[in-house]
Amino acid sequence: MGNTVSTSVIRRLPRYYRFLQELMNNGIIRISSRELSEKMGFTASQIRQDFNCFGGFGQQGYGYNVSELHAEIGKILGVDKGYKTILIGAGNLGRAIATHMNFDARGCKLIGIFDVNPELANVEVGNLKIMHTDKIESFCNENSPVIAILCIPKESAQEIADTLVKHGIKAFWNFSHCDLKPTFNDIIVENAHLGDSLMTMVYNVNASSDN
Amino acid sequence: MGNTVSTSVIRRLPRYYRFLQELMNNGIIRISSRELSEKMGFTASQIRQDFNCFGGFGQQGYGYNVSELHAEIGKILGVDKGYKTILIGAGNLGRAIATHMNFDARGCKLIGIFDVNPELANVEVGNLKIMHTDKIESFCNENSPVIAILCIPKESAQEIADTLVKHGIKAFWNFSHCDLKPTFNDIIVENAHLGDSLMTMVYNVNASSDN
DNA sequence: TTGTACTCGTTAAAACATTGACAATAATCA
DNA sequence: TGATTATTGTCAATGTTTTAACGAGTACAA
Repeated sequence: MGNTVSTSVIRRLPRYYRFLQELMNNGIIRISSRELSEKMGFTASQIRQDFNCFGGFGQQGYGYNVSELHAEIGKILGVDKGYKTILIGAGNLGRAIATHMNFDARGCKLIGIFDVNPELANVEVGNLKIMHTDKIESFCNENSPVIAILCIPKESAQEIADTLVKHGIKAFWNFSHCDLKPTFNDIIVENAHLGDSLMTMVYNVNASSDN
Repeated sequence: MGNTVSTSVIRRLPRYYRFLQELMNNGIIRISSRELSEKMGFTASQIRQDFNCFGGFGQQGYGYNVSELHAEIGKILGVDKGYKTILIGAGNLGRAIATHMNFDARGCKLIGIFDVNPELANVEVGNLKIMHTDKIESFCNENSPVIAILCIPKESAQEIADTLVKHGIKAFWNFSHCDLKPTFNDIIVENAHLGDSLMTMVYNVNASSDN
């Protein structure tokens, strides 16, 4: 470690993790970089180089032990960290995220859901009751969440983010259609700009049709 | 055109589009690459080079006309194409996507929603009624959708994708936690792997805390 | 036990992406 | 009108990522 690993590599790790899980489920014990490359569509060279950023998990003439590699990548990703997480905005998307993600398996623990609409207060989502946004600050003071998921309109996103940073939030998973400008620059922002993703796809459809 | 533009550039276009929209809403008429770079956090050089992939939209000593540039990028992205789109899987996530995305403004037109659960048949989502997945094939034959959004469990994703390709679907927006292997390789797949995104963020939180 | 086939980790090369520099040109102001 | 300032488009340099090549070590079969 010590040496920082490039973003491109990091973004591939969850994908490796997924494929290795799949292999484990199918009872496969060992795999070579070449076999994995065929399954995943990367080059074998890239796979070896990626894994090697974190140390030599493989063995010449053998390949990689699937479950060992899976465990190692899980450890690197921090899937057992259980970071306390809150979700702001319990509209359609917020509720979907709250119920659809397997937070526990991904290093998070969802401990609070908030919405500005008073009518939603006490409505259950998963096994949590929605709280009014008024309660965010006191909740943070008591429970010290680390991650916040923003599923709110872009108009209010920046303001709420600033408040949350003041109360100790270290990272945002941002579904709002805007780019946050964190006041302090050690804050982590992971954008899930679904609109951008959709538009990229439309571009590609369009580009493929006019040759 | 003609010359293919790199993926990195394409993925930035929706972001430019968003920022330019914002500027328009604020009544700003012109902007230089330097000003835009300060707002967006790219370098001015990159912005000029990006725009220039598609032709010279700017003018020396002046900069870019905001609404003209916005329109040009919109045209490049194909926001007016209205590609017929269907959504498979009307669970929490599917319903959120159906109602939360502004498809019309992004080059898509949502014309059908399907779910395997018969109890959901005829339930309204947005202004569409959920149909049973049995009806997908006949619906495709009648309406010729181009894009399919997959919000279904990974177990059934590949099978449904294959069926859809046979019925003329050209592109997938894939929310299933798996990587599709399209039988034909001119099919476009845009993955929205939310789980991967979350795990990347957790990695970063973890990495930032152990210095 | 020996030889062959396999596969890793690593180094070097190639491809790709970003940034910096600057000539050319337009806008602006005296 | 002419001088000054601003800003683009583009080319070259730099930096980053991916791919290829290969020595060294392991597994496995004869």
